[in-house]
Amino acid sequence: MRSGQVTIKDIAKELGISASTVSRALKDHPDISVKTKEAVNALAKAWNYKPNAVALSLRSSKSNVIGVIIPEIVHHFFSSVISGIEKIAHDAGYNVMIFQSNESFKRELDNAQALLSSRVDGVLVSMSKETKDFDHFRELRSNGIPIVFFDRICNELSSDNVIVDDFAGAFSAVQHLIDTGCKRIAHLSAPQHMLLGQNRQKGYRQALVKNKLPFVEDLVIKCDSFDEAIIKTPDLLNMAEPPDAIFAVNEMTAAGALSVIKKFGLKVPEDISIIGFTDGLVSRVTDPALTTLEQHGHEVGLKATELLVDRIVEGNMDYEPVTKVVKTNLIVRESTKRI
Amino acid sequence: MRSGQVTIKDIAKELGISASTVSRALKDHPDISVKTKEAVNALAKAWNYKPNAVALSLRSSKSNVIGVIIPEIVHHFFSSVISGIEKIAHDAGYNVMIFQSNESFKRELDNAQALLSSRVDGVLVSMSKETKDFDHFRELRSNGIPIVFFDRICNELSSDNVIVDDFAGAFSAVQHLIDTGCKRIAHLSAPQHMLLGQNRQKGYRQALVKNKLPFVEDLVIKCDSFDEAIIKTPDLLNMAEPPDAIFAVNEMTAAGALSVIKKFGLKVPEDISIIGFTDGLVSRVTDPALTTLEQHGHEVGLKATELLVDRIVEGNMDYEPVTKVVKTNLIVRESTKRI
DNA sequence: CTGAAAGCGCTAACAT
DNA sequence: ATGTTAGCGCTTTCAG
Repeated sequence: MRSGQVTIKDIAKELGISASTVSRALKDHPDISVKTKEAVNALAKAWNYKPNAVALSLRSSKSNVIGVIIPEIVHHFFSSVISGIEKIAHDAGYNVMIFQSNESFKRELDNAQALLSSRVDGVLVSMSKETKDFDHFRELRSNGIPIVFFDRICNELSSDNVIVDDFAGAFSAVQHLIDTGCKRIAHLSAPQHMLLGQNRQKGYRQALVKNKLPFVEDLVIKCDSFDEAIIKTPDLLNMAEPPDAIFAVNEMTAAGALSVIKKFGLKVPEDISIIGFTDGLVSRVTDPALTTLEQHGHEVGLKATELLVDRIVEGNMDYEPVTKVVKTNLIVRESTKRI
Repeated sequence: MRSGQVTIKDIAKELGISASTVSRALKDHPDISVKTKEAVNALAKAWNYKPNAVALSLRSSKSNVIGVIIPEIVHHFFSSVISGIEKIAHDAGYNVMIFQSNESFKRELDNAQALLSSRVDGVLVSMSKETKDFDHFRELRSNGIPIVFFDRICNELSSDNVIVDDFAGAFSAVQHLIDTGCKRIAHLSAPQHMLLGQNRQKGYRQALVKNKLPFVEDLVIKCDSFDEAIIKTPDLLNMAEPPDAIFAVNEMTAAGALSVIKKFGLKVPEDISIIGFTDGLVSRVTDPALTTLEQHGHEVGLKATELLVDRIVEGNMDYEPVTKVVKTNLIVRESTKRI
């Protein structure tokens, strides 16, 4: 057999017809005779002909590729998002190219250049923590490549966004704690330079205010990992007036707090209730299983990609940016009291 | 400005020279005068020229893209692997295209076709659980596309593989159980058509043999997910002579078994010890924390991609297949007894 | 030192 | 109903 893959030319030569006839036969063009079509299709099948997507891209200036820049792949939320992206993209006939920024701005720049070179049809981005300059995104746009940001967005750039409703989620979590009788609720929070951290803390405060509970400075601690929770939770429990509930910014932090609380001989949820943002596998397997806020990463991926595909199909870069919000929902398990 | 991105032609026209001169100038070809080079480079920079990777691919029949087919992205092990893949690929100048099979054979076929169409330079595959036919992989290879399989490999296909040392890992896990006094060890196993499943079971048996413990058919159950463990563990515990240890094929299965065992009022590890393959977040947060085998997904990704890039660069499809093994290591936590 | 031409695989306008 | 031609962006002989 010939080296490399079969081309239309190969088929044309074998059948003694022209390449364009083969091309048309393959697309079931009405002009082509049934006989020719049959011959072409048979040979294409026998020889395992696969259209060369590269040639198609070059010709049509459409790569059918969506690029994704993501801070980190090894992360339940982000991998869920990718999974959603991959699904919609695939269904719409797009392939997905993945780039990890590893939270590095420089790397993100590189990725944007690669995306430009690859002539992707559209880009999905969750920004790195370091990113404070957005020219690389503007450059993509000025080259006719639509972008949809998700989760880590920036509001300097008027762009399409898909975000999780952090405020409402945090609010409902804290409301649930209050509804089940908690009065001194601690918050293990994310760094406040991230919008996500701000919004979750705002939701927490708002719920306290609404229920006429005091906001106690000492009950809010920057703490957003399992290991950090192991270190910092004891301080909370050793307070003169310890909390009767903890709202943690993610599930691993909640799991860390839970483990410390149990080591202290306290019962969950009888003595202390716990809720974590972000529902992953972890919350199902702790003992007791954690009440959490489901973050619907998959849905974020779906929504962002649907929006992006729409933008690509429109083909008009003069659109009015849209921000879509994906709701969270509370999953009540065993780490909070029953009403 | 012109619509779409800047091309060599645009630059040539502006400068009143030919496209080939621009091309040569851009690559610092010795024939070109310094003056011309400077002019070209200056304009290229000013206009933000980016070589069109699609055109390059078409011309060179090299896409600089590596395709990855993976059963599921939302999975600690697999996302770790992808992260490793992305790192090496990026360093070697390749982009990464991701395809999820969702454990579906049909989907895997689709993915292979897409890979073929995209003319990727090489492919990394971890097979779906359903896959028992390998023609789609053979087709990739016969089209000159090297493949490296990782983790979920098959030995019907003589191919490059990067695997976790399932046998040795399983052996050491069971040996650890025996060393800590267990004598009736059950095995919650993966399907046996997967090499991974076979090897883990072989390691289990070998450890029994080596320690002169009987192999009991009824103690080996096909069970490889949290939910399945919830259903099947009770059968184990209800046996006339229940096991005193469980070796589970992955951590979620171990977590499921643990949860059932606790519901039965049994103590871990006093009554029953548990070890799970695959160390992820889950094993750290169960109560007691699970003793596990660390699987080094990132390293699997690195090794597999290094190998693949070598194969691509060699450009010769007549190579002698290699199987690389990434060692596991036992992480002793609280679900097994102390020696 | 530079340009013209051909070709990578495919399609579509324009012939016949 | 089919063939010819041109061109997507780029590189690379081959000719000046």
